[in-house]
Amino acid sequence: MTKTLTIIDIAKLAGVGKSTVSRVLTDDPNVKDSTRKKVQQVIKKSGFVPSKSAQVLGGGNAKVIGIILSRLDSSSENKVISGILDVIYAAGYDALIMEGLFDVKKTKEHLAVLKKRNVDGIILFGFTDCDLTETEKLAHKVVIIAVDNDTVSSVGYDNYGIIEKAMTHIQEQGKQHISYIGVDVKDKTTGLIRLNAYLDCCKLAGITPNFQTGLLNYKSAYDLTDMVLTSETEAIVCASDTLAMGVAKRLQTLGRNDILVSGVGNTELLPFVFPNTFSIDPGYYSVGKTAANLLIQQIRGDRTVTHLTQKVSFPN
Amino acid sequence: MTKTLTIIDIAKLAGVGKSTVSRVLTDDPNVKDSTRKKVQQVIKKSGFVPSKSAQVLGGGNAKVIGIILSRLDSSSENKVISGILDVIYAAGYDALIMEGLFDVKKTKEHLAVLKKRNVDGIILFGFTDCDLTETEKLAHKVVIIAVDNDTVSSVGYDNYGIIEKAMTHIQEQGKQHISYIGVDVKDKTTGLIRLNAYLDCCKLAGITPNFQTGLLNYKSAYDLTDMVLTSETEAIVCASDTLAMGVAKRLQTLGRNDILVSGVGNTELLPFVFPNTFSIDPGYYSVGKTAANLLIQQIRGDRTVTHLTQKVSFPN
DNA sequence: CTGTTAGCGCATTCAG
DNA sequence: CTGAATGCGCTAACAG
Repeated sequence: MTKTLTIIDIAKLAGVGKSTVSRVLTDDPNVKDSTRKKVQQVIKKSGFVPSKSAQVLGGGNAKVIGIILSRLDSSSENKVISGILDVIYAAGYDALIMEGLFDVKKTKEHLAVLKKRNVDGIILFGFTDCDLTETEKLAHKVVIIAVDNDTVSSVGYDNYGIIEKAMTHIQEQGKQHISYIGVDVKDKTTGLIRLNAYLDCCKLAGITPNFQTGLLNYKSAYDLTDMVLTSETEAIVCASDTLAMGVAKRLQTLGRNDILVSGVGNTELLPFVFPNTFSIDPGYYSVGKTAANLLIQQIRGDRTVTHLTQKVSFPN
Repeated sequence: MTKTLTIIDIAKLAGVGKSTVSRVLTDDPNVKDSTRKKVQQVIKKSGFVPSKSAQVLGGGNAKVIGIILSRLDSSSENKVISGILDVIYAAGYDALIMEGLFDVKKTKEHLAVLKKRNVDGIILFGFTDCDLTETEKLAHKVVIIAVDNDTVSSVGYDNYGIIEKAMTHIQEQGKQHISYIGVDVKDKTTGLIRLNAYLDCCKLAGITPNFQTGLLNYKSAYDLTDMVLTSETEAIVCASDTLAMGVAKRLQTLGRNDILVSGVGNTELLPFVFPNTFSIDPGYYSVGKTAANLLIQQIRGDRTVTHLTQKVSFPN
């Protein structure tokens, strides 16, 4: 265990004062180029790595962004995270990722931990019943994804527009008998808003609504399919790709391959497995980038609480 | 911006010395119960949160474990991570997660960052060409997943046993004409070892091998399917569920629904979409838990460099 | 059991 | 441009 080096060690090795070393570490311009070079040499040769904790304590900032997501194995959240990571790494931040599992209490604990660690900012994936009061104190250090709130910045999906787009696309193909499979309306965004979008589109187009809502898994969608199916059905719009997968499977089993199925999420697998499907991209990756950029701007004070909605992109 | 509180503040509020506060923070038993209660009261009321950086610098440990994975959107890695998180959270650690993207340079950078942050330990998801020399210096603070190495602990999958199990299961059903779709043997574990397992099983059972290797995506598997298909083919073993998905799709298109397809990963979606398939579970979640436990034991000095292999569990 | 005293490793004034 | 001094918030001996 080679004793851990400090700036003092490399200051001696480089024949300079410790503050000069600190300066090159912080990219302070007030250092003669030759001196800087020399110090950097020593740092590299000695394999010295400054202690982040000391830097933070000394006055610098942690350069850490905490991310509280719902589930690591959610493909949509994964895409968002990728966007976030791309942005924050580029800006020199690291990510402290925590899994909230849709649990209010656990999420609250995570927030406390992040606070204790002096993170520079927090990105929180909202969920139904998510308690945001805790975050309000952190004000400009937080960005919420997928849930609106007045006091904290947020980046949301255009839940309404997503379904609207799917409906439009289907109607453009001359189809009029369009059913819908969604999730429980207790879920405001994926549930209620998307269902309302479907209903509004129906009214506007003179379509008689035919829908069911259930859980967010393909089994549920599979089971609900028959309930929205008539001999005339030409298409079924689903609130997510997972649901679309279940619906398409059921239709395949029934031999109703004529029915067009749409999902949300832009999962590659869906159209690969089931030809007569398409998926709307809510722009997950973009949401991640947007959220991260927003947060960084807020941290720097360049921007205050803002609410953004991601534009819907059409399937590839 | 209410000025950030310190232990001194709450020491005054509680009418005790700062070290007493520190003691209750560190669960030091040498504090009178009444005093402890009082201090805890004040801490709660004031909403005080101790600075992790200061704690680390002061001598405590960071209680952070760095995790460098390949891709956040890999479902197998996700399962492993879940296992890791369950264990380390329970042990009071937090996770600093980074994405290596199979890039040696990026991975090296991540390692440097983790070092700088004084993490207590690191879990690294190995990949082909992964350079482990950097990690060797960290010795007992590292656990590698999926790649063997003498100087650093590792937890690996039983790549050989996984395929062996699939082959056995298929043969037990009386099938003799078994083909194989895998990935390039440049990938030691998923590629070479699994292919060798297939070949060995064939030799043992007197089966004439019929295989192809390609990329790790369903399109590749889809395209390769025809090349291992004969009129007699009864089953196709695949090196992963992704490949199995491609193969099963191709077979469906060809109307060869009689052929049994096996994958690796225990993805729920596979058997849901394609009935005549099954999947071997390499024990991802368990690997995560094992790796995390191993690392924590090493951190505490309870254990030294160890190499473990996950036992294969049969599909649900 | 509890208060006092040192640092931990670094950033940041403030003088030179 | 650079070195010396001060303090960040906390833990860990050290005395009482």
